[in-house]
Amino acid sequence: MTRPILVTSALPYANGQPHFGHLVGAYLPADVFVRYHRMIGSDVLYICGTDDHGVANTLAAEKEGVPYREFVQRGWDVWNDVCGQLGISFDNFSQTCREVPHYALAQEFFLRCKKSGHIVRRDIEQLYSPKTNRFLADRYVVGECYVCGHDDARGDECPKCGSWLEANRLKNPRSRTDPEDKLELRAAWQFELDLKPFSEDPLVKPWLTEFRKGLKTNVSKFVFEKMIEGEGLESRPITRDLPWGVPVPNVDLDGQPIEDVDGKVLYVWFDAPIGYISSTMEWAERENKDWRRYWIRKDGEDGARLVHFIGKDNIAFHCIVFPSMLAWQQVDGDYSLTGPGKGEQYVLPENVPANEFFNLEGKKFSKSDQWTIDIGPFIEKYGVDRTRYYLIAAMPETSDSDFIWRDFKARNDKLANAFGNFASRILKFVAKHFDNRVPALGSETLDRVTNEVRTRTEAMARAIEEYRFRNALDEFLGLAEDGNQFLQDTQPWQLRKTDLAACGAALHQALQYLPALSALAQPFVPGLAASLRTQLNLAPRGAGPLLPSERLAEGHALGEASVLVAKIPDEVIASELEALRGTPED
RNA sequence: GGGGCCGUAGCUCAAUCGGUUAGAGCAGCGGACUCAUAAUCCGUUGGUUGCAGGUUCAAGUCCUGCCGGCCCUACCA
Repeated sequence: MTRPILVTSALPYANGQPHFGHLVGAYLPADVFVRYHRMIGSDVLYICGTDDHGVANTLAAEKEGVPYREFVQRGWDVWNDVCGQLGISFDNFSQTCREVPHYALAQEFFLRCKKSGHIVRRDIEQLYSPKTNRFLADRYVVGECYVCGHDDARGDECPKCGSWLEANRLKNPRSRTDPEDKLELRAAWQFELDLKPFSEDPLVKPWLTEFRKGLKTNVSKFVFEKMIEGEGLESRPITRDLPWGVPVPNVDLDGQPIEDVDGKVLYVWFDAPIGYISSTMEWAERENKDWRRYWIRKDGEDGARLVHFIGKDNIAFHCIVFPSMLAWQQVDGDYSLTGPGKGEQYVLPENVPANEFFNLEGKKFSKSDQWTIDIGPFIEKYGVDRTRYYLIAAMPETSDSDFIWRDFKARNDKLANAFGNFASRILKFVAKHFDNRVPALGSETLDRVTNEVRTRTEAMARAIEEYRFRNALDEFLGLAEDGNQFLQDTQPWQLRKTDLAACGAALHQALQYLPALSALAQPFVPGLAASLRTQLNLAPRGAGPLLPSERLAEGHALGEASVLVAKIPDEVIASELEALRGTPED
């Protein structure tokens, strides 16, 4: 039996504005992976949701005078719309602010980590804002640099002298969002998750060895050479004093009180990834399925394949922190709990395909500098499939890459010419000269098309399994190029004048590329795949093995041919660039 | 401060452990063809691999220094 597959995309921050960088980094590749697996009949589940807690959300909500819950709901709506527009096919898109099932599960995670001895209490000093009645994170603090005296140093770094600062040592500290808000240093304490034993933990070590082998080099260098073997792991705070978040429970697993936790909530990076699980539980409840199938494995069994798609900034959480939390859910004793019981444990990730960053014409996307592309209008204008096609083709898989308007046109036109026009030239030919029905194959064979389809399909499958989506996309387009080459070699437009049966036989073969192309297109450009099937008068493709491919039988009545992919005029690109730069091009 | 990445054809990018004459696509140029969305197919121009050294039988690849661009540093993909 094949293993179930659980795919997640990084939980977007409810406060964040989605742009192409997010989509191309963590959502689109996951969606391609998931659509591919659905197509071949894998048991795959795709889970996401918004990350609703944390200081940035509370500050933004307060600034607008909106209740927290309402504020993050708006964020959810935005992300849900954008992902929907781009055809990101989540099985469930939840929120970490939902008390059922998220809060209870997050609290259970805390209690189990505590019970298994990985949570410690630590006294700290932190900058406190009397005006807003809370402790502020370093990045919300500004003050006078204690190295160079610059008065506008940030809590983490001085922009003037470049020194690496400790926020607590800043002189004259104040809130970044409100200069009148003078901060004071106050004693506090928080719970911390002690990550020191992580890499040597007997539950973790065997997994870690395997995990390392599958990671892209940029990911494994960061996790292993820098963090585990380099700096070493420390304990990190997992609670904060905030009015918005999952409350730290005040009774432990054994019914003993946990002192002084009023006003404390679980901190974002402890709380957020649990959202992957609670979102799965929510899905299971709705669909009457079993969430444990994807998250829990019995000792000695493989369990599901867990794959986290993220941007590169999220590597530490998904490769170290969340796995440690999952592993440290093991507790002895008889408790009535949701997670793994005796002889069970949570699955640990098989891979964390982290993409690099995606910029716009060489510079970082920035809404405030107007250096951006509005996703909604863009997709309305160019269509979801053409958007997806380009973003996949330009995806920052191995290094940072760019959205480049001229490249968008070039890629789009290539797709229109090699793929769209290929379907069009055959279908119109058959409509004109063969009554729009699949001609007879005669004594010819389908060996050539069958072999080419197999080669391309296998290469595409391999690339997707290795998270090389750009290469996978090339195989799809490559099959269309094979088809064009076939026509060039057989020249049915010549045969028509001399030998109509031979002409029909050639077209019969050429037509067979099209159902295969609709299959290869499906993970990347599902709308185009469907349109092509309509033009072929084929029912939507169900799940099933990629091979053997479908065949258009002799006499099959085809649908009506029309332009699948339109080209983009130069003037359109010129005006987009002008709008972006604010000046006409040189 | 610490760590990492990148620099290859006009443009976007490849090149497994160091191993043949550094490859594709786009653009350009020349040709063939006419079924098709001026498309497709064939051919072709174009490189001192950022600079300077070093190691090696052999360097785009490894080492040192420099120049230029970018990112991470655990709370803004």
